[in-house]
Amino acid sequence: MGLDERKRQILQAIIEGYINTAEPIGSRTIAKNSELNLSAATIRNEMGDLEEMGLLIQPHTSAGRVPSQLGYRLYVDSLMQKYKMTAAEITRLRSAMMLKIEELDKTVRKLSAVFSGITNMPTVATLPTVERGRINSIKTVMIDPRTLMVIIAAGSNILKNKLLRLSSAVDADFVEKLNVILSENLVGLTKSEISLDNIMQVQSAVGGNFEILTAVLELVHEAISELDNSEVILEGVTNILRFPEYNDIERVKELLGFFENRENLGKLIKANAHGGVSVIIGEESNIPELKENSLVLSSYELGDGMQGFIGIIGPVRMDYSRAVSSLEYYTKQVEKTLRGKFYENALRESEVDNDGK
Amino acid sequence: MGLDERKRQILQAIIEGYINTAEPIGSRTIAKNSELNLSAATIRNEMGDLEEMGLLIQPHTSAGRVPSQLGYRLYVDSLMQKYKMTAAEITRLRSAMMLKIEELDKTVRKLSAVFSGITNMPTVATLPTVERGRINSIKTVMIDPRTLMVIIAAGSNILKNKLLRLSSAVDADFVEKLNVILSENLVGLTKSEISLDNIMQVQSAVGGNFEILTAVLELVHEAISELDNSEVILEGVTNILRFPEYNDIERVKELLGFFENRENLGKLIKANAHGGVSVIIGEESNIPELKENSLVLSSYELGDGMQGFIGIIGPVRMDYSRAVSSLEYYTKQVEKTLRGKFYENALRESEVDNDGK
DNA sequence: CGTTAGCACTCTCAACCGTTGAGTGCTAAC
DNA sequence: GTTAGCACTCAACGGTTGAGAGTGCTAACG
Repeated sequence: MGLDERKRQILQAIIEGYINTAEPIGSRTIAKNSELNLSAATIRNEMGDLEEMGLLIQPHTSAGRVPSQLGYRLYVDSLMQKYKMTAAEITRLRSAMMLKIEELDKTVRKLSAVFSGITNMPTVATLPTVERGRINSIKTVMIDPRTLMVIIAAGSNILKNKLLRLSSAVDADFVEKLNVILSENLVGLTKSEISLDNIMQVQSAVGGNFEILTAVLELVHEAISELDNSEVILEGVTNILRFPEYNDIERVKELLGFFENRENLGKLIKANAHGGVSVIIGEESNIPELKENSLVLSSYELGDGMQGFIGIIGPVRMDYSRAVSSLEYYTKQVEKTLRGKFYENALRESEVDNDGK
Repeated sequence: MGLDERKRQILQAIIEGYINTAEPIGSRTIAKNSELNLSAATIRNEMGDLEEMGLLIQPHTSAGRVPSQLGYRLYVDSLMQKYKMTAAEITRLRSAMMLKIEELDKTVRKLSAVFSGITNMPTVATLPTVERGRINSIKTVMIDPRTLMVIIAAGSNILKNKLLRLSSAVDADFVEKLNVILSENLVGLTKSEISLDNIMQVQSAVGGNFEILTAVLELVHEAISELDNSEVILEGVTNILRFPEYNDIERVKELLGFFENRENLGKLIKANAHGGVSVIIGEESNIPELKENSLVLSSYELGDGMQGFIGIIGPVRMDYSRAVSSLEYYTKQVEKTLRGKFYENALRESEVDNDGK
């Protein structure tokens, strides 16, 4: 009993119908609304076969059919047609992305919020790791004699700043000296290349005032580590309430509980991401709390090995076609934005770049 | 029919019982669990009186009594006893407040998250307005030849930074010159004192390169305005799911919908805040979406007229005693934190200051 | 005269039906 | 191979019923 063209068409119709209505689909519905001119009885026979093959499930005898996880998998892998974003959607997304330049974490947060607003789905994102990204610039600025700000730029547009309150005052000369030495010793290095050696070098170069120096270096280290720890950003969680599957408060609590611990999400992303867009359906994640939820995940690359992730989370019955297409398109836009091209355009308030696709 | 001591005691018992159990309280429950040695029948008579006075409501004939909004009001104003925070709570709060120094918005966000975590309630907060706060320092830093960061410090510890991508490169000399001029012309002023005059002065002082200068000044203006626009921060919203009154998804959606528009919240806060802690019960807010929710609000003062707000949102049946006390204590801590005392202690990793109370 | 025991009354809630309707699987005819 | 017809199943809906909680009222008590 193979999966001939007709079976595939029927399966697709059922899955898409179910995605749209959230109601089990019966044979009559398919008979009426599809191009195949078949009677309900014939469809029923085929549906029986599809169920035997494990692609459909019958919630109970007198209900229609619902896709199984296997069914969704097949749909995503080979049935699903690419959703074509409408001009309106593209416009909306592009104009929403005309952001001011900001530090990385704020930018990624806003980008996630924008995407969540457009897809009406909860969105996860991680900051790009800078494992192999080089420190472009490192600066210390005196806010007042007892407060310093350390600003680190890595890769392109990856910025991080930290504040430091000192227990004793410093002067401008000291800060300038510090800046020169920090630049000389740390700029051009990747995170992993910063070793105890460099640090000792800086210490001996500055000489004296160990207390402040130690604090500054600690902060630098912290900032660099944070650049790398790929903090997980979650936006638009309450969008899940739009889905009828979350009319049960317990399910909402379960999912929200899982979200509470961001590390879980981080692990999930790391475990499941590979190049391009991945779709993780229900139990495929091997996480009990997510067994009725799916994740569509995409990585964005900023060159130099810097990589982050963006994803959409929703019920297993989500519009995968739309999710995958939006995410693909969006990922490209994010790459451009974070690589800096975008900012300049935004600054000039001209049209967002048009060369894509 | 006045409100004698006995009636007050009964009312208090009913309200506190209801706050704890979320179930209407019957006469027998009060008769058993309170110190007044009265029979259920007597309590019933009193309850009848209290209902007539508009302080209690009977959901239906065979249910117990539930406080009316008026009842809660009376409770908050004159019945409620101050909740004494336990040593454990204080310790937890204090240790959670050992934050690193950061920009203001991040700090306030974290402080809100901490408080929300401790109270298990959604928390709102606004950044302090700097209407009358003076600009302490203003600096432009060159990240790379085409990227500038503008850092503004106002009041004590009120920091804001902005990034600017330039369409043409600048050099260190230009930046230095810019810094001197910005400092000379803007430091020491309050926001309202910055006029077109100052700006023109700066422009003519720098001379030439209008394009960059305009962009920088725009950014400065933006940063200062943002310092003043009292952005509303909302943390721990999903805590409302702990309350049985939000077992109805529709209510959750309604409240979340209201939260979506932060301006609403901002207006609400402005309209209802006065010195100290205010309690806004249900319909008192005059906002339809909040008619079944209450808000406990407190202002924190940073001196120089700088003022922000922190508040707790929850169902009308919330533990006002606890909310008010926690908020009072917390507000004091926040004031210390934002005034900077706290940071130094945190930096030294010594015990958080002990002189409070 | 305030307090209390007793009792009839009211109303919600949960459990327990039939009934209805959607959808199926099977059979027999085309 | 396809389809019409039909008996069957099962969730969902609505009405009924009984239990339980709590009340208000009345009459008795100290």
